[in-house]
Amino acid sequence: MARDLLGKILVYEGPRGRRAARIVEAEAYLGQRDPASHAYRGMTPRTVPMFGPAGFSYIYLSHGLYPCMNVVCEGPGVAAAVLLRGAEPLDGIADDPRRLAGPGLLCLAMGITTAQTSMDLVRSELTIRDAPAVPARAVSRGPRIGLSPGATFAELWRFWVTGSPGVSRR
DNA sequence: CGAATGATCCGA
DNA sequence: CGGATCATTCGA
Repeated sequence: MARDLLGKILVYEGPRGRRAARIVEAEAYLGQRDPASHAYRGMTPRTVPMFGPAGFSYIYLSHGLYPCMNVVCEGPGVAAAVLLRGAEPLDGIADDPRRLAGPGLLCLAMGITTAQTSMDLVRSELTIRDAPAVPARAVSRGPRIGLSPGATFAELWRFWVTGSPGVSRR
């Protein structure tokens, strides 16, 4: 669930050291029944991680420039994932609080690339760590962003921490 | 093989 | 709005 990722800590121990950020915006994709999901047309070499076990990363390149990171949810065979859309810098990142506001910027600032796709998010250099849950009154929700018309559902599957500078701008 | 297209972002 | 910039996907 995208809502449950809010407040958790994303840590990447890459070649340029340890970088950490607090997730403040996330968006859910329901897999094969969701026209907006990369898994909609079945499994391809790129989307293999989405069909694997939960707790792994699925990272793809957007517009030839921006890596975007998803967390695979559900179990093997169910290609559900959550796109990380925004975070607040904690460690190892220049202190502009808006540096990670957007799925592409988030990965660029963290140093995450498509090479980090299909990684175990519990035990690898790319991890998500537990943190106190964000209280319900601090969470907003709305429709998903950036999808071609008709490819989206009416459901409000985008969640964010109200007022955080790490939330992507519209 | 070639062409179209993005779960983006920035600057004007 | 358009440009950057390229992996992925689809059609021939």
